[in-house]
Amino acid sequence: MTARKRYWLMKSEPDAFSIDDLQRVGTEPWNGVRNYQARNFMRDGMKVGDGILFYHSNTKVPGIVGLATVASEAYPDDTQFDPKSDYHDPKSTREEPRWMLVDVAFERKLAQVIALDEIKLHADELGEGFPLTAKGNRLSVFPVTAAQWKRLLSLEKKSS
DNA sequence: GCCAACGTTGGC
DNA sequence: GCCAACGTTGGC
Repeated sequence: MTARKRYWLMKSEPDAFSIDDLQRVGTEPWNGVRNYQARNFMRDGMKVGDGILFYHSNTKVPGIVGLATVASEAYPDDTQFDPKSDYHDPKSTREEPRWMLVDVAFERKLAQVIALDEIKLHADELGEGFPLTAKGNRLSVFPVTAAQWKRLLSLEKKSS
């Protein structure tokens, strides 16, 4: 039984962890996610080999900057247990960890950023509920359909 | 740096 | 269980 490959988008602030950082280290535990919806996607949805759109948020030109793959099943995020970590969660225990993560492996950088501005031009095709173009746009991990994945990556070739 | 959106917390 | 207060995200 091989499950069909799924697709995801994951946000990171480049000041904290950029696509270049991922390229340098190769594989990175995606720690620091403290949102239940995002956690559930990692814990219940992700399988090794799934495709990831790597998105830079909170930066001059927010947008998709590279591709990565899911490199592990979900496991507890160690930073939740570390009192010295910014991500420490005093209510979490090793017996009942609250926060899970997956490892993310570098695949490639895009030839050019697919800017949020560009993505917004195609909001209609991506669908009403697409989190990047929906009002709010705060969710940092969410699924992308095969059609959305294809449509988004087709924008890479175009010059803005 | 500002602020809208929105998730979480805690008093009641 | 409601909801005001508060904290965080992220575009601009």
